[in-house]
Amino acid sequence: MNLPIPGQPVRGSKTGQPIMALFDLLGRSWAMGIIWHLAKGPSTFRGLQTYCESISPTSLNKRIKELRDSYLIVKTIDGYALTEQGKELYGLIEPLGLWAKGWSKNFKKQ
Amino acid sequence: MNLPIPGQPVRGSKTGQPIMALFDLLGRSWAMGIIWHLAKGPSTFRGLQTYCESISPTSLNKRIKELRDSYLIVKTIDGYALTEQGKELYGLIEPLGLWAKGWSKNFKKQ
DNA sequence: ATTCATTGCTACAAATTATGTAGCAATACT
DNA sequence: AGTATTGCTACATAATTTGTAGCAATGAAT
Repeated sequence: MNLPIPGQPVRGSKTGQPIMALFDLLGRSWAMGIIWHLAKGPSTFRGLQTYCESISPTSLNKRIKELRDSYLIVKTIDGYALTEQGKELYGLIEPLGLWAKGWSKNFKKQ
Repeated sequence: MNLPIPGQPVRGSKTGQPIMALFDLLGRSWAMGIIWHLAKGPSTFRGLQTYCESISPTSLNKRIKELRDSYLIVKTIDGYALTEQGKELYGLIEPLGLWAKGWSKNFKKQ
């Protein structure tokens, strides 16, 4: 499956409801991590590679293409950066950071 | 990689910061879809299978185990259901639904 | 002007993950 | 007793991701 396009069948949804297309896009490895990182400011390919630790350049490049084709990031003189829509989306996922800290306490027992 | 546990290395993060563990968990196929569906009410295994259309029982069962082990869903007499934490998380991802509808207009040109 | 470092990738094999289909034991219903 | 539904497991095939190597293009330093 290629780029998940709302309204067309996407990975796991024949109707391609927007939320399903978004889940398909964000569910791919490192997609949310890339957005999270770019929210702090533009970053080069190598910068993203360092941030994402173990991502392969193959995957990173694929992810970048998808996010660009989805209007969430663009290439600027300073590197890749979030678009206005990308920033909006970040605003929605940002609260997960704080929530995740609370959630992580469940596992502290081990 | 097995269950992503905050504080331990997860898929793509050696330090396992909570947000990274959460992204690993939610990034797996159908994880967010399952939460989205259970937010409407409890659902049986077969109910989830129908909702998720193309998911294989193998994947669904794996995802269910992970979400249970992560304290986000539980098995009840009525089927699988969100825990309080799962409901909290849903509250955070729910706004994505509306946003996705606006985002999808980008693609309408084709 | 030429080394040297950095950047933005591509190629490709190996490992991991997901799909698709079959099927089966355990309950519930008729 | 027979039939349907549920909650799975098994297993082969397909798709995705990782890990590593490497290379052309740009820029800085000598």
